[in-house]
Amino acid sequence: MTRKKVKLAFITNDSARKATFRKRKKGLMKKLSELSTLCGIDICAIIYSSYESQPEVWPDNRGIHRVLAQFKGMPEMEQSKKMVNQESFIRQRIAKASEQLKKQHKENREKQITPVMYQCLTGVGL
Amino acid sequence: MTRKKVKLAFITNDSARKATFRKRKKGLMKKLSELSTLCGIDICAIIYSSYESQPEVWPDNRGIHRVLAQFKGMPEMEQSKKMVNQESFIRQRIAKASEQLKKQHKENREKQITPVMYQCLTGVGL
DNA sequence: CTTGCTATTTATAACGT
DNA sequence: TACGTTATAAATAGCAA
Repeated sequence: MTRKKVKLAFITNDSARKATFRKRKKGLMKKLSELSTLCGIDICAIIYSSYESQPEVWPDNRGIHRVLAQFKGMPEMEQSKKMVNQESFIRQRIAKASEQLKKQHKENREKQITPVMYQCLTGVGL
Repeated sequence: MTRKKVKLAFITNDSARKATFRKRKKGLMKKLSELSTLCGIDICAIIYSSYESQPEVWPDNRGIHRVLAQFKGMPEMEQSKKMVNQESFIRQRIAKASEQLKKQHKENREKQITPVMYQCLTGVGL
């Protein structure tokens, strides 16, 4: 059997590219999960491909909702509660602006960078 | 030599955990790069750990700046230019709110989810 | 197009320095 | 504590159905 050594370049064959995408995406998700568990850290990953109309994210919805529920149900002092509320308020503003950005971007599909990526970038001061 | 089969749980030993983090982060970055190149897609990943004061991102600064420069230098009609400008404006608002959120979060370190993650989540409508 | 199967390549845990 | 080595575990390219 012939088993090539992975030519690190864009796969021009459509079906082969998609197959590789599905396999490697699965592997990547597993790696993300393992790193997060083993080292106890927060990771966020977003994949924006033409294979899915919506960006694919990690953690998945279930994981995200679990974290959010935990956050909401967390016992807290008044002060921290206040801080949480302020954070919620700011998050709402971000979400609102994100909606606008997403809407705006609908007319602008051919651009090579997505609103989601913009948020990631601006989120870390880039 | 004894080579364990990876116990998928938090590594309690500090130095061992950090060593694993460094190795696996390197591997993860490589996987991200390969998937992006092979399949021609946009990926964004953010790692928020206690090992670095700033979140670590992929692509790195060089890659991000290259993409942004490409975006800025892109020839465009008036209408798309206008849309870009509007996007820039919204992005500024997001960045500004992000700063506030980050500042607010400084007093709230023990929470299990970070401002950056919040942005990622709200960015995809979660 | 998707799933299962291995031959190979790649990642990495445990050590040694 | 960080870096190099190597045995073993894990990921995956190419095929078959």
